Formats: sequence, C-alpha cells, structure tokens
Amino acid sequence: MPELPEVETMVRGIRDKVLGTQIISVAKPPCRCRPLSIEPSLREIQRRSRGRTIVEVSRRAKRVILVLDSGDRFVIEPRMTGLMLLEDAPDSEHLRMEWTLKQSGRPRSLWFWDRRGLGTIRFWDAALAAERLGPRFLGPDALEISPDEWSARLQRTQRAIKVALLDQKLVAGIGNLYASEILHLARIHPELPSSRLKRRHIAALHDAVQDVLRTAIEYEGSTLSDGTYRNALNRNGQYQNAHRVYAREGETCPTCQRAMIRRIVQAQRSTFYCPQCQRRGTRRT
DNA sequence: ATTAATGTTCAGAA
DNA sequence: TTTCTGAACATTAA
Repeated sequence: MPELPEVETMVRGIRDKVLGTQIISVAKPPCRCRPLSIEPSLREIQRRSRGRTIVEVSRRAKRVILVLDSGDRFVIEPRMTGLMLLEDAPDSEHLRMEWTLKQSGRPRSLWFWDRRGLGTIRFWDAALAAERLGPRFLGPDALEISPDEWSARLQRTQRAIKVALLDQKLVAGIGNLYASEILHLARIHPELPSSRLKRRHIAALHDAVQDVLRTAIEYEGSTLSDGTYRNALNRNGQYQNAHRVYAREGETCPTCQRAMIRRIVQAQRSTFYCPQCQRRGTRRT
C-alpha cells in the first residue's frame, strides 16, 4: 500500500545505511516472476551506475529517489506491493532488484521486493527527472501544499473530494487508505464535489492531511491484513491500529460513538466514512 | 471452485 | 477538456 507515509518510512529506513555508499553492481536477482519494469535497459543502468556514489536518498510523492554523484538517479515506484529492504524480504521469490553497495569497505545489499510486480524502477538524469517529477506529472507534495493552494486546486474539478484526493496531479502522495482517514478527521463527506468545499472545509482538510500523514509516518505506516507492507528492516508498521474508518465497516465511529462506519465504492475503490460526522450539507461539525 | 477484492498508475475511451 | 474504465499482476477471502 505504499502511500506517502509508507514511502517516507522506506526512505528513512534505508537512508543512513545507503547514503555515501558506492554502487558495486546492480542486478535482477533470479526470480521466476515476470520481469521488473525498468527504463532504460538494465545494461545501460549498470553501465551508468557502477562505481557511482549515492549522494541523496529522498522521496517525491510515493516514489523513492536515489541520487548518484553523476546526477543520474533511480526513481523507484513501489505501486501496490513494492518495498525497499535492507534485511530479509518476506520471500526470495519476489525480489526484483538488488543493489550491491560498498559500505565502509564491505558489501551490503539493498533490495526492491514486489509481490504483485506492478512497481517500476526508472533511471533518469537530472533533467529528465525534473520533467517527469515536475508539475506536468505530479502536483505538490501533500505535506507541503498550503491552504491557498488547496483551495485553488480543488476548485478546478467537480469530482467527489475523495476521488480528487487520489489524483496525483492535483496533489501528490495521498492514496486510497489515507484519503478515507483524512476526510473522516476533517469531517468532510467523501462524495462532496471538490469545487464545493468551503473555506472551513479547506482549513479542516489541510489540518487533517498534516495530522494523519505525520502521525502515520511516526507509526511507520500501515500494515494491512495481508501483511505485505513492512518497513526497511522488515518490521510491520503500526498505524493500522490507529485507523479511524479504513476497513472498519460496521464498527462504531470513534468520533461520535454512535453511527456505524459505512463503506461505499467511488471510482471503483472502497471509501469508508461516518454518515453522522461527515455530512454533505453546509452545517458545521 | 469461481469470483471479487486489494494499496497504484496509466492508456485509451466516453 | 475532463472524467471514467479497464488492465497490468499476485494473492487471499468469500
């Protein structure tokens, strides 16, 4: 499920061990599953990355970025089930990429593990990365956008607010799970058209995004019942225990303690909300 | 045993 | 132009 908090956790988990190391080699481990989507060819990536030093480990939206001293960079997109790992993976069957790094003279492996195999790895120079990670493709990071910017961007679409929050070009980093959590905390009905949000909605949304995403990062992300997501040391996240509505259909709302959490489908994906706390109308609280 | 559902993204259709 | 649909894939729950 890597959304912003999970990807940030991956970055924090590997940064200290990876920063300043030299790349000895890059390889696709023998794995009987379908080939990893990479660009350009593995051969060219190997040629341009061998011997280079990793000078930055960062995140852009839901992507992990490894910047090399040449200015080239790996842009890793975990999509549904991808993980960056320094320790043992859940299984060896789905290891898709291995970086062998030289850390104070000794080799050390960094892995990209991905069960469903929808993740991608791109190797781009600085200019191409600036283009592909720029405003034409991705909106501002969800943790950095200001209330005014929220307002301007939400005004531009009639889609339901829950659907709009998943549009990475509008704002980058929020996924299906955190969209429900954020709207519940902000007390906004998920089907409210984005362009109809009032100033107080925007203020509440901005605060809820900050609150939910920052707390989720502190908890090292959410590990769902399928157990796929783990942090870089292969441990579970803990934020799932703090979920207010996600996957809690039928449970009592933690805010009002009265209504039952409801599940609806929007844009073919589950949305969870409290019909009591999150009203479409113009009323407050 | 089929079918539906799962966190994401993108191409192509409406 | 904007919005919607389905597909990519692997695995589990119903």
